[in-house]
Amino acid sequence: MDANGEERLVSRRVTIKEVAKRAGVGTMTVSRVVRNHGYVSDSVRIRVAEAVRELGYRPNGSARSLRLRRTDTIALIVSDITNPFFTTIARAVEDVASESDNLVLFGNTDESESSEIRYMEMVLQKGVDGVLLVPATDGRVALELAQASGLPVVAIDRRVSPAFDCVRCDSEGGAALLADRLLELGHRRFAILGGPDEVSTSHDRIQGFRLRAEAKGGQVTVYHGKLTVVDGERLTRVAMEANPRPTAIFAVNNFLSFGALNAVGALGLNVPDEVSVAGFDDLPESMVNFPFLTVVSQPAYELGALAARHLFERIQNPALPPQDLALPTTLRERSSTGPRR
Amino acid sequence: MDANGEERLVSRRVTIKEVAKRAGVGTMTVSRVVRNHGYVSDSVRIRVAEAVRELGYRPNGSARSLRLRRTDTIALIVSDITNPFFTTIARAVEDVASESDNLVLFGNTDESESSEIRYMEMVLQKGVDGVLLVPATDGRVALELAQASGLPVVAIDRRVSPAFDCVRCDSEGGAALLADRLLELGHRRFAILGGPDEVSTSHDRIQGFRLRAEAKGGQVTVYHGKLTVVDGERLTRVAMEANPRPTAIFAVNNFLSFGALNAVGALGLNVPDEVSVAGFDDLPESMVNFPFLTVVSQPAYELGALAARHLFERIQNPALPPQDLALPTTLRERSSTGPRR
DNA sequence: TTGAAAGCGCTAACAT
DNA sequence: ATGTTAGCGCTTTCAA
Repeated sequence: MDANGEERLVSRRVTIKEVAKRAGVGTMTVSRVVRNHGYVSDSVRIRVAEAVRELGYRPNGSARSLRLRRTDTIALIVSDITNPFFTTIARAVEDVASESDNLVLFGNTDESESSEIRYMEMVLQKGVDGVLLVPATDGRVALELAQASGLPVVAIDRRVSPAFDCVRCDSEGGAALLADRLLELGHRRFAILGGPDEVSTSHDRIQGFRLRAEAKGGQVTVYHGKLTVVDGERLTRVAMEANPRPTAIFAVNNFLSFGALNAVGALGLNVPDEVSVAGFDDLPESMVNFPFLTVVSQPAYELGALAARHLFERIQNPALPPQDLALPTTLRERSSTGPRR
Repeated sequence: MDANGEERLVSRRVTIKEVAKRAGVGTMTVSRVVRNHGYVSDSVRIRVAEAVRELGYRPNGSARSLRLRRTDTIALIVSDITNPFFTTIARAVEDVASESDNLVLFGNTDESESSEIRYMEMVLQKGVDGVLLVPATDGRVALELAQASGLPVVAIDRRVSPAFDCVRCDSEGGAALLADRLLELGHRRFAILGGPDEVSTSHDRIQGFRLRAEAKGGQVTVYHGKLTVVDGERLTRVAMEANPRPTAIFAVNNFLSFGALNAVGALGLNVPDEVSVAGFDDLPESMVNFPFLTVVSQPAYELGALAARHLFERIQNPALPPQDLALPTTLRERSSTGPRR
């Protein structure tokens, strides 16, 4: 191979022109062969394919994207890829994208709206074909930015304006289910560790839990913080100072529940004998056996896969009316919850 | 805004030409203003900036990349983004890339070489500026593919041919440290759960542990499988059938150690009283308190950040000689290990 | 069945 | 300080 020892030293990228010259045909013929599209006689096809191989030709993606107005790339903007819930979603999105030879860009907003807007601007400029967005708060500005540019976008996890597609879970229903179960176990005094109220998931889970619990004689106190481990710890300490103490804690997302477990451990409280702890969002499948945490589990993989598929559909057919898809959740009872003592 | 109500219905993308026309200048002037580079009189600069704003102009990334031969995008190819070790690396890489307004593409190979090659081909075509690769086995083909095209590439986590840059941890040393400690605790019969021997990390950890343990009178049996939870479970069951049983298990990566914990739990064995379990790779910081697993912890975030910085350096200066950077590890003793009973 | 011409949107180089 | 020209590498007409 590399019979023509010349000019390969600096490995300049081979262009379609060079292939054409080598094969003694026009560039269009090469293009037809490479894309396997359009009429080319067998003899020519073979000659061209050979030249492609010999020269190591690879079409230039930027040129192609410029011409085609298409990049075969989508973007996934999440708050934090290290959140296992979003990690699983990312995996699913990439799996689906990969099926149709699409590439996936990702970015972390850390729940910051300005960061979210910055990413949206970047991918808009880059010319991705579509965006999957976990909105920081309501994502309004970023979503409208996309819409104004005709860029297909699907929100994930958090409810947004009905003008946009959204794929998420039934937060309210899931939280209500958990409330039912804790009530059944005899609990009546609850602490909820919640996030910012503008984050729909937090709002809905608080709402779902509170309404159900109060309807059945429970007493609920909500503590608001950020969706972080640190705030989970902090809020738990505050919550456990109440007198009388809550007998069950519901943390509305996984980071908060990790924090809660840390804090009750540090306080020397036994789980679940002295206090029950339950969360929302499961762990990645590989770790599901460890923190024996009772959770409302969301089908993260399915959520990501569905969102990605939905995005590709929307890319194909931008006229589709926006949809709000809510997947059901499952209560997974493990050993961090138990009967009231 | 949008004073000129015409032609914005289908939100065609605005080009530099239209901005130039609107501002009554040439395209180069617009280009200069947009990039903030080159001489432009203040009065003109203001007029152009206004036109940009009014028209909602955003440079076309594909056109720019075609012209500049640069995409401001790097790729991160890992075996599985849901592996917390790689998740943390991904976060670090994206953080560093973001500092210089670069975007990050990611792909999962699932340890398959053909998948690895496929991603390499895709990003080569896309024209990314550089690649961060966690090689499936030795990554030879994929790395050479990049090299042949003059695409900067840095290997992460696993040793590769010295012809390439590599950022990883001192697997051998870390494993030896763990062996020392387990010996100190009185253990003499060890089972190692290892991955494929072509994966350097697995090989080095086995080697590091075995040499140290055997030098001090330990007896080591190695069980090979894939780096998965399922194989961690399977190998543990096999290992625990030995007679006499090992008193300590060392799993060379986190998935294997999760599997080990699952299996010993299922076998009804008490950890660490009946068997000690230790792993390699820590959990994400948010979860670090849970499976009270003793591990050789790798500075995953620093590893990812260093690799990314190294890649950007190499992009800037392709002539740099390749380096093999090995970061030190830390033994984190938690409650899954204890004295031999 | 094949090729030539034009142009996607941008910027480096060169005028002016 | 600003504009003109040319061309990055590709594919969509359109003509042969």
